[in-house]
Amino acid sequence: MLGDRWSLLIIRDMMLRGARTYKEFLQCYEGIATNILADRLRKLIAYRIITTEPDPSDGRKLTYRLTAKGIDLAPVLTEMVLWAAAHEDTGNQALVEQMREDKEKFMAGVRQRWVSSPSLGRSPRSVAIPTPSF
Amino acid sequence: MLGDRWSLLIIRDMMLRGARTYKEFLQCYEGIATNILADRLRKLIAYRIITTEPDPSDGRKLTYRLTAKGIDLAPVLTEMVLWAAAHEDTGNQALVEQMREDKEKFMAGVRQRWVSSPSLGRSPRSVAIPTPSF
DNA sequence: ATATATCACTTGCGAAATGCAAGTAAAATG
DNA sequence: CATTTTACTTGCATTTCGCAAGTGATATAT
Repeated sequence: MLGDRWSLLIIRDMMLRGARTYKEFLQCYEGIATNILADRLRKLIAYRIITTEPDPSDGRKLTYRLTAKGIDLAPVLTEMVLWAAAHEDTGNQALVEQMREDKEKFMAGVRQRWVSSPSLGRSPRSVAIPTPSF
Repeated sequence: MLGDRWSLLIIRDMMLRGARTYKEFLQCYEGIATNILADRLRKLIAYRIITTEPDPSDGRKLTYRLTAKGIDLAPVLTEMVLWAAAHEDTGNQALVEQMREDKEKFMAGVRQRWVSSPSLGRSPRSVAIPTPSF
Protein backbone atom coordinates (compact mmCIF):
# COMPACT_ATOMS: atom_id res chain seq x y z
CA MET A 1 0.00 0.00 0.00
CA LEU A 2 2.79 2.43 0.86
CA GLY A 3 5.39 -0.17 -0.01
CA ASP A 4 6.90 1.54 -3.01
CA ARG A 5 9.55 4.11 -3.55
CA TRP A 6 7.32 7.10 -4.22
CA SER A 7 4.09 7.10 -2.23
CA LEU A 8 5.64 8.19 1.05
CA LEU A 9 7.80 10.77 -0.71
CA ILE A 10 4.69 12.29 -2.26
CA ILE A 11 3.07 12.50 1.17
CA ARG A 12 6.24 13.93 2.63
CA ASP A 13 6.29 16.63 -0.03
CA MET A 14 2.70 17.47 0.82
CA MET A 15 3.40 17.67 4.56
CA LEU A 16 6.78 19.34 4.49
CA ARG A 17 6.80 21.33 1.29
CA GLY A 18 3.10 21.99 0.99
CA ALA A 19 2.98 20.58 -2.53
CA ARG A 20 -0.56 20.49 -3.82
CA THR A 21 -0.51 20.31 -7.62
CA TYR A 22 0.74 17.80 -10.15
CA LYS A 23 3.37 20.21 -11.35
CA GLU A 24 4.69 20.85 -7.85
CA PHE A 25 5.08 17.13 -7.25
CA LEU A 26 6.99 16.75 -10.51
CA GLN A 27 9.35 19.53 -9.54
CA CYS A 28 10.11 18.22 -6.05
CA TYR A 29 13.63 17.41 -6.97
CA GLU A 30 13.86 13.67 -6.62
CA GLY A 31 12.57 13.37 -10.15
CA ILE A 32 9.57 11.08 -10.25
CA ALA A 33 8.49 10.12 -13.77
CA THR A 34 5.24 11.70 -14.87
CA ASN A 35 3.45 8.44 -15.59
CA ILE A 36 4.48 7.01 -12.23
CA LEU A 37 3.31 10.15 -10.45
CA ALA A 38 -0.11 9.92 -12.11
CA ASP A 39 -0.33 6.28 -11.11
CA ARG A 40 0.66 6.88 -7.48
CA LEU A 41 -1.76 9.80 -7.10
CA ARG A 42 -4.52 7.57 -8.47
CA LYS A 43 -3.66 4.85 -5.97
CA LEU A 44 -3.36 7.25 -3.03
CA ILE A 45 -6.83 8.51 -3.92
CA ALA A 46 -8.14 4.94 -4.12
CA TYR A 47 -6.67 4.27 -0.67
CA ARG A 48 -8.35 7.45 0.59
CA ILE A 49 -5.07 8.96 1.73
CA ILE A 50 -5.49 12.01 -0.50
CA THR A 51 -8.33 13.61 -2.43
CA THR A 52 -8.45 15.93 -5.38
CA GLU A 53 -10.69 18.78 -6.38
CA PRO A 54 -10.63 21.37 -9.16
CA ASP A 55 -9.09 24.74 -8.51
CA PRO A 56 -11.96 27.27 -8.84
CA SER A 57 -9.56 30.00 -9.97
CA ASP A 58 -7.99 27.99 -12.79
CA GLY A 59 -9.82 25.28 -14.68
CA ARG A 60 -6.64 23.48 -15.63
CA LYS A 61 -5.41 22.98 -12.11
CA LEU A 62 -6.31 20.31 -9.62
CA THR A 63 -5.54 20.61 -5.95
CA TYR A 64 -4.48 17.51 -4.07
CA ARG A 65 -5.15 17.37 -0.39
CA LEU A 66 -4.48 14.98 2.48
CA THR A 67 -7.47 13.23 4.03
CA ALA A 68 -7.68 12.55 7.77
CA LYS A 69 -6.14 9.17 7.05
CA GLY A 70 -3.30 10.88 5.22
CA ILE A 71 -2.77 13.44 7.97
CA ASP A 72 -2.51 10.54 10.41
CA LEU A 73 0.70 9.58 8.65
CA ALA A 74 2.38 12.66 10.13
CA PRO A 75 3.89 10.72 13.06
CA VAL A 76 5.29 8.12 10.65
CA LEU A 77 6.84 10.78 8.44
CA THR A 78 8.16 12.65 11.45
CA GLU A 79 9.94 9.61 12.78
CA MET A 80 11.31 8.83 9.34
CA VAL A 81 12.70 12.32 8.90
CA LEU A 82 14.27 12.23 12.36
CA TRP A 83 15.78 8.82 11.70
CA ALA A 84 17.19 9.93 8.36
CA ALA A 85 18.57 13.11 9.91
CA ALA A 86 20.24 11.14 12.69
CA HIS A 87 21.77 8.48 10.48
CA GLU A 88 22.01 9.61 6.91
CA ASP A 89 21.77 13.00 5.34
CA THR A 90 21.57 16.54 6.55
CA GLY A 91 18.40 18.08 5.17
CA ASN A 92 16.96 21.24 6.62
CA GLN A 93 18.65 21.26 9.98
CA ALA A 94 16.35 23.91 11.43
CA LEU A 95 13.19 21.96 10.73
CA VAL A 96 14.72 18.74 11.99
CA GLU A 97 15.59 20.48 15.23
CA GLN A 98 12.08 21.81 15.53
CA MET A 99 10.69 18.36 14.91
CA ARG A 100 12.95 16.74 17.43
CA GLU A 101 12.31 19.32 20.11
CA ASP A 102 8.57 19.21 19.82
CA LYS A 103 7.10 16.49 17.67
CA GLU A 104 3.60 17.20 18.88
CA LYS A 105 3.81 20.84 17.95
CA PHE A 106 5.13 19.98 14.52
CA MET A 107 2.39 17.44 13.87
CA ALA A 108 -0.24 19.85 15.13
CA GLY A 109 1.08 22.28 12.53
CA VAL A 110 0.69 19.71 9.79
CA ARG A 111 -2.89 19.00 10.84
CA GLN A 112 -3.74 22.66 11.03
CA ARG A 113 -2.36 23.26 7.57
CA TRP A 114 -4.43 20.50 6.02
CA VAL A 115 -7.81 20.16 7.67
CA SER A 116 -10.46 22.15 5.82
CA SER A 117 -7.48 23.41 3.88
CA PRO A 118 -7.49 27.23 4.10
CA SER A 119 -7.46 28.24 0.44
CA LEU A 120 -3.79 28.21 -0.38
CA GLY A 121 -1.99 30.44 2.09
CA ARG A 122 0.12 28.22 4.29
CA SER A 123 -1.70 29.20 7.46
CA PRO A 124 0.38 29.71 10.61
CA ARG A 125 3.92 29.89 9.40
CA SER A 126 5.00 27.85 6.46
CA VAL A 127 7.27 25.04 7.42
CA ALA A 128 10.67 25.10 5.81
CA ILE A 129 11.87 22.63 3.25
CA PRO A 130 14.12 19.73 4.18
CA THR A 131 14.68 16.92 1.76
CA PRO A 132 15.89 13.85 3.56
CA SER A 133 16.11 10.74 1.45
CA PHE A 134 14.87 7.99 3.69
CA MET B 1 17.30 2.97 0.95
CA LEU B 2 14.17 1.67 2.63
CA GLY B 3 12.09 2.58 -0.37
CA ASP B 4 11.13 -0.88 -1.49
CA ARG B 5 8.40 -3.27 -0.59
CA TRP B 6 10.41 -5.61 1.60
CA SER B 7 13.10 -3.89 3.64
CA LEU B 8 10.79 -2.42 6.25
CA LEU B 9 8.83 -5.67 6.46
CA ILE B 10 12.04 -7.55 7.21
CA ILE B 11 12.85 -5.09 9.97
CA ARG B 12 9.32 -5.33 11.28
CA ASP B 13 9.60 -9.10 11.44
CA MET B 14 12.81 -8.73 13.40
CA MET B 15 11.31 -6.26 15.86
CA LEU B 16 7.88 -7.78 16.29
CA ARG B 17 8.38 -11.45 15.60
CA GLY B 18 11.96 -11.76 16.67
CA ALA B 19 12.97 -13.30 13.36
CA ARG B 20 16.70 -13.85 13.19
CA THR B 21 17.45 -16.46 10.55
CA TYR B 22 17.01 -16.66 6.80
CA LYS B 23 14.48 -19.42 7.17
CA GLU B 24 12.41 -17.45 9.64
CA PHE B 25 12.26 -14.48 7.28
CA LEU B 26 11.15 -16.73 4.44
CA GLN B 27 8.36 -18.15 6.55
CA CYS B 28 7.03 -14.81 7.75
CA TYR B 29 3.87 -15.26 5.80
CA GLU B 30 3.94 -12.44 3.28
CA GLY B 31 5.94 -14.64 0.98
CA ILE B 32 9.11 -12.88 -0.06
CA ALA B 33 11.00 -14.65 -2.85
CA THR B 34 14.24 -16.25 -1.71
CA ASN B 35 16.47 -14.36 -4.13
CA ILE B 36 14.89 -11.05 -3.15
CA LEU B 37 15.34 -11.83 0.53
CA ALA B 38 19.02 -12.57 0.02
CA ASP B 39 19.40 -9.32 -1.88
CA ARG B 40 17.60 -7.24 0.74
CA LEU B 41 19.58 -8.73 3.62
CA ARG B 42 22.78 -7.94 1.74
CA LYS B 43 21.67 -4.35 1.25
CA LEU B 44 20.51 -3.91 4.85
CA ILE B 45 23.94 -5.10 5.94
CA ALA B 46 25.61 -2.68 3.52
CA TYR B 47 23.50 0.14 5.00
CA ARG B 48 24.57 -1.01 8.48
CA ILE B 49 20.98 -1.52 9.60
CA ILE B 50 21.57 -5.18 10.40
CA THR B 51 24.60 -7.40 10.90
CA THR B 52 25.13 -11.11 10.64
CA GLU B 53 27.24 -13.60 12.51
CA PRO B 54 27.53 -17.37 12.54
CA ASP B 55 25.55 -19.36 15.05
CA PRO B 56 28.14 -21.09 17.28
CA SER B 57 25.79 -23.99 17.97
CA ASP B 58 25.06 -24.76 14.31
CA GLY B 59 27.53 -24.05 11.53
CA ARG B 60 24.83 -23.83 8.90
CA LYS B 61 22.92 -21.05 10.57
CA LEU B 62 23.55 -17.34 10.50
CA THR B 63 21.98 -14.99 12.99
CA TYR B 64 20.84 -11.62 11.76
CA ARG B 65 20.73 -8.81 14.25
CA LEU B 66 19.67 -5.17 14.29
CA THR B 67 22.40 -2.58 14.71
CA ALA B 68 21.88 0.59 16.74
CA LYS B 69 20.83 2.27 13.52
CA GLY B 70 18.32 -0.48 12.92
CA ILE B 71 16.98 -0.32 16.45
CA ASP B 72 16.47 3.40 15.94
CA LEU B 73 13.82 2.51 13.38
CA ALA B 74 11.58 1.29 16.22
CA PRO B 75 9.66 4.60 16.43
CA VAL B 76 9.05 4.54 12.67
CA LEU B 77 7.78 0.97 12.77
CA THR B 78 5.69 1.70 15.84
CA GLU B 79 3.93 4.61 14.17
CA MET B 80 3.40 2.55 11.03
CA VAL B 81 1.85 -0.31 12.95
CA LEU B 82 -0.42 2.07 14.84
CA TRP B 83 -1.44 3.82 11.63
CA ALA B 84 -2.18 0.52 9.91
CA ALA B 85 -4.14 -0.69 12.92
CA ALA B 86 -6.19 2.49 13.00
CA HIS B 87 -6.96 2.60 9.30
CA GLU B 88 -6.53 -0.75 7.68
CA ASP B 89 -6.24 -4.20 9.11
CA THR B 90 -6.61 -5.74 12.51
CA GLY B 91 -3.40 -7.52 13.34
CA ASN B 92 -2.59 -8.53 16.88
CA GLN B 93 -4.99 -6.32 18.79
CA ALA B 94 -3.30 -6.90 22.13
CA LEU B 95 0.09 -5.74 20.96
CA VAL B 96 -1.38 -2.75 19.15
CA GLU B 97 -3.11 -1.74 22.37
CA GLN B 98 0.13 -2.10 24.27
CA MET B 99 1.95 -0.03 21.70
CA ARG B 100 -0.67 2.69 21.73
CA GLU B 101 -0.84 2.87 25.49
CA ASP B 102 2.87 3.10 26.01
CA LYS B 103 5.00 3.58 22.97
CA GLU B 104 8.08 4.29 25.04
CA LYS B 105 7.75 1.09 26.97
CA PHE B 106 7.27 -0.89 23.80
CA MET B 107 10.29 0.64 22.14
CA ALA B 108 12.38 0.12 25.26
CA GLY B 109 11.43 -3.54 24.99
CA VAL B 110 12.65 -3.68 21.42
CA ARG B 111 15.95 -2.11 22.37
CA GLN B 112 16.42 -4.43 25.30
CA ARG B 113 15.77 -7.45 23.14
CA TRP B 114 18.36 -6.47 20.56
CA VAL B 115 21.30 -4.74 22.16
CA SER B 116 24.13 -7.15 22.92
CA SER B 117 21.57 -9.73 21.89
CA PRO B 118 21.18 -12.19 24.80
CA SER B 119 21.92 -15.54 23.13
CA LEU B 120 18.55 -16.46 21.73
CA GLY B 121 15.98 -16.43 24.53
CA ARG B 122 13.70 -13.48 23.97
CA SER B 123 14.76 -11.70 27.12
CA PRO B 124 12.02 -10.03 29.13
CA ARG B 125 8.82 -11.33 27.69
CA SER B 126 8.56 -12.10 24.04
CA VAL B 127 6.35 -9.67 22.21
CA ALA B 128 3.38 -11.20 20.49
CA ILE B 129 2.95 -11.44 16.74
CA PRO B 130 0.86 -8.98 14.80
CA THR B 131 1.08 -8.83 11.06
CA PRO B 132 -0.19 -5.53 9.77
CA SER B 133 0.38 -4.92 6.10
CA PHE B 134 1.35 -1.30 5.86
C1' DA C 1 -9.76 36.02 -32.72
C1' DT C 2 -6.12 33.44 -33.02
C1' DA C 3 -1.74 31.75 -31.64
C1' DT C 4 0.95 30.19 -27.94
C1' DA C 5 1.69 28.48 -23.34
C1' DT C 6 0.43 25.86 -19.33
C1' DC C 7 -1.47 22.02 -16.90
C1' DA C 8 -2.59 17.36 -16.03
C1' DC C 9 -2.11 13.84 -17.79
C1' DT C 10 -1.42 9.31 -21.56
C1' DT C 11 1.19 6.32 -24.71
C1' DG C 12 5.04 3.54 -26.32
C1' DC C 13 9.05 1.29 -25.49
C1' DG C 14 13.59 -0.27 -23.61
C1' DA C 15 15.65 -1.29 -19.11
C1' DA C 16 15.56 -2.79 -14.58
C1' DA C 17 13.39 -5.11 -10.73
C1' DT C 18 10.54 -8.88 -9.22
C1' DG C 19 8.64 -13.57 -8.61
C1' DC C 20 9.00 -18.45 -9.28
C1' DA C 21 11.10 -22.89 -9.60
C1' DA C 22 14.98 -25.53 -9.56
C1' DG C 23 19.67 -26.21 -8.22
C1' DT C 24 24.03 -26.04 -5.15
C1' DA C 25 27.42 -26.32 -1.35
C1' DA C 26 28.35 -26.87 3.38
C1' DA C 27 27.08 -28.56 7.75
C1' DA C 28 24.10 -31.47 10.64
C1' DT C 29 21.32 -35.54 11.51
C1' DG C 30 19.68 -40.42 11.24
C1' DC D 1 27.25 -42.76 4.58
C1' DA D 2 22.82 -41.35 2.92
C1' DT D 3 19.46 -37.87 3.90
C1' DT D 4 18.05 -33.29 5.68
C1' DT D 5 18.53 -28.77 6.71
C1' DT D 6 20.24 -24.18 5.93
C1' DA D 7 21.50 -20.35 3.27
C1' DC D 8 21.77 -19.23 -0.45
C1' DT D 9 22.38 -18.86 -6.39
C1' DT D 10 20.84 -19.28 -11.20
C1' DG D 11 17.74 -18.94 -15.13
C1' DC D 12 13.87 -17.21 -17.02
C1' DA D 13 9.16 -15.23 -17.57
C1' DT D 14 6.48 -11.34 -15.89
C1' DT D 15 5.86 -6.92 -13.93
C1' DT D 16 7.17 -2.42 -12.88
C1' DC D 17 9.89 1.65 -13.89
C1' DG D 18 11.91 5.58 -16.25
C1' DC D 19 12.23 8.42 -20.20
C1' DA D 20 10.63 10.98 -24.10
C1' DA D 21 7.12 12.35 -26.86
C1' DG D 22 2.45 13.17 -27.42
C1' DT D 23 -2.73 14.90 -26.26
C1' DG D 24 -6.65 17.63 -24.93
C1' DA D 25 -8.55 21.15 -22.20
C1' DT D 26 -8.04 25.65 -20.36
C1' DA D 27 -5.59 30.15 -19.93
C1' DT D 28 -2.84 33.94 -21.51
C1' DA D 29 -0.69 37.02 -25.01
C1' DT D 30 -0.95 39.49 -29.35
